[in-house]
Amino acid sequence: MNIGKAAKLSNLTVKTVRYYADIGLVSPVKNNNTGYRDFSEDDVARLQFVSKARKFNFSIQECEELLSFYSDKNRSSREVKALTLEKISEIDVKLLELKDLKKQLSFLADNCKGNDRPDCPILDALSEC
Amino acid sequence: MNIGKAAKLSNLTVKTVRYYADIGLVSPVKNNNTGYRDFSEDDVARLQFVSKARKFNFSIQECEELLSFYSDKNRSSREVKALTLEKISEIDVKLLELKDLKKQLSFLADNCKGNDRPDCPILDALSEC
DNA sequence: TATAAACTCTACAGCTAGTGGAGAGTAAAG
DNA sequence: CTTTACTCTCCACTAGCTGTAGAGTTTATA
Repeated sequence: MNIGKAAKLSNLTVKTVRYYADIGLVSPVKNNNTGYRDFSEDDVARLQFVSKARKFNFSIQECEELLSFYSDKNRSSREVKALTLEKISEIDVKLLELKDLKKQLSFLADNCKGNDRPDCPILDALSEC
Repeated sequence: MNIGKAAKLSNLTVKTVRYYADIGLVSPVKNNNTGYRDFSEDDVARLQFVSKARKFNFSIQECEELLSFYSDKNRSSREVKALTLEKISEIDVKLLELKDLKKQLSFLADNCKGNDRPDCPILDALSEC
């Protein structure tokens, strides 16, 4: 099938699918006359897989890893779980950072009157060393 | 002072300071003979300001905005507070997204045995449409 | 004083994960 | 037969830097 259909089926833009083909995540056959890419069912399955994995915050590189697990019917579930747990702990770190950030910014905002006067504890905090 | 000292005082790398100078966040005077940049106290203050604001998740563009507020002694605190509150709500959105992501990934990981067998509900979830 | 180490410069490429646009060719519908 | 929709390549751009090469400058040491 053409790229438009493959994109629609995998919930990606045509641009993105072309990009994924360029970096080798999928390898559609190229028509010698038209240059059009021809996507197989398997290509689409891989695109759908990546589409979903990206939504789960896996990087492209991790998607490649997961895809190789996916293709290998003899792989153990151990590695996949390890990668997932790693991703979860990354998310945990990010959550902590963001919570701390929010706390600090909220404290600053709470102490700023937000009126017409120039005095502003937010800028004070940013400028103090 | 030279870039190395300015970098140290503002807790940034030399590379980053040079980059900030390139994009106009600071404007150190250039020595005509050596080409060395000469940073004033004010330059360093601006660098420290940006360094801190970046840690608070403000984008470079927002840093520019904050810097212009910072330089303008007559500005009201209203705008600064507005920008900060906006940043906080951005963080809130991000927090929700990440929490949801974590929940989904945790669910998948919990259901994956992570052993030597090939069956893996994580890959199953990624491949199902 | 000579030399070595530490510092600085410019310029370019690369990173992530795509997105936007130009210009041209192809396919399908009216 | 023309219009519209689709596809192609290629290049540039996004954010916020970082890495590297090759060259010049300053400071410390032998």
